[in-house]
Amino acid sequence: MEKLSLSFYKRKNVLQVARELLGKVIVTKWDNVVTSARIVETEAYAGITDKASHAYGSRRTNRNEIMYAHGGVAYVYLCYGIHHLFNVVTNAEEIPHAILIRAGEPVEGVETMLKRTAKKKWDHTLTRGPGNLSKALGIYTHHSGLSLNDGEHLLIMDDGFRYKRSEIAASPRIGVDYAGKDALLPYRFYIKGNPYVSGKPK
DNA sequence: CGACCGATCGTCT
DNA sequence: GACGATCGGTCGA
Repeated sequence: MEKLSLSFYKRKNVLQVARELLGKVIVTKWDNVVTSARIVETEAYAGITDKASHAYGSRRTNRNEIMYAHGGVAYVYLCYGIHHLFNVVTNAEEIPHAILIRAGEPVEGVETMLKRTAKKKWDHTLTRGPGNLSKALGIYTHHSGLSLNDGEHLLIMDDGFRYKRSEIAASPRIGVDYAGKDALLPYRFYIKGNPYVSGKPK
């Protein structure tokens, strides 16, 4: 069980990093309360040429400024006024690549997750979808900019677990119809048949 | 099932 | 002033 190195995040191929994040474990520790989840669904956002990305056309605003940091920090933003979506920034400084973590399966702290999400029972909706996952892990927009490599509050760990290549599938990204042709790119990666994966099963 | 809708607010035009 | 990288509920077939 070791945290991912900075060099893991700083690599240039955001698609490869998005694939490799599958099976890794996000750990949060707020006020000494630990929750964690194994990643089963990710989406890559490939910077200034990707119409679906917040950084398309080199767009640079207060909200997305952190995307231009070096790989290995968190980019969290508010979606629909309700959901706090957690992204991992990748690549070098000034290259705004990011990976949206869309779903995980709970590993540790299910009781805490149930409390945070106000759910009564542990089922696959607990950490299914980016909004639910962030809520269960207690990740909010004010955590944007946190390093995933320093400190102990927000980490991604490698515990040696590996999904087989045959268990991983790719598809177009969800909810990015506005991106025209780029909406069709197979930049979403997920574990086939995993009940925590969002979207319609196929 | 699928289609639709309301919630809710920071961000950008 | 319009609109989301969403979610969960409702309604009708």
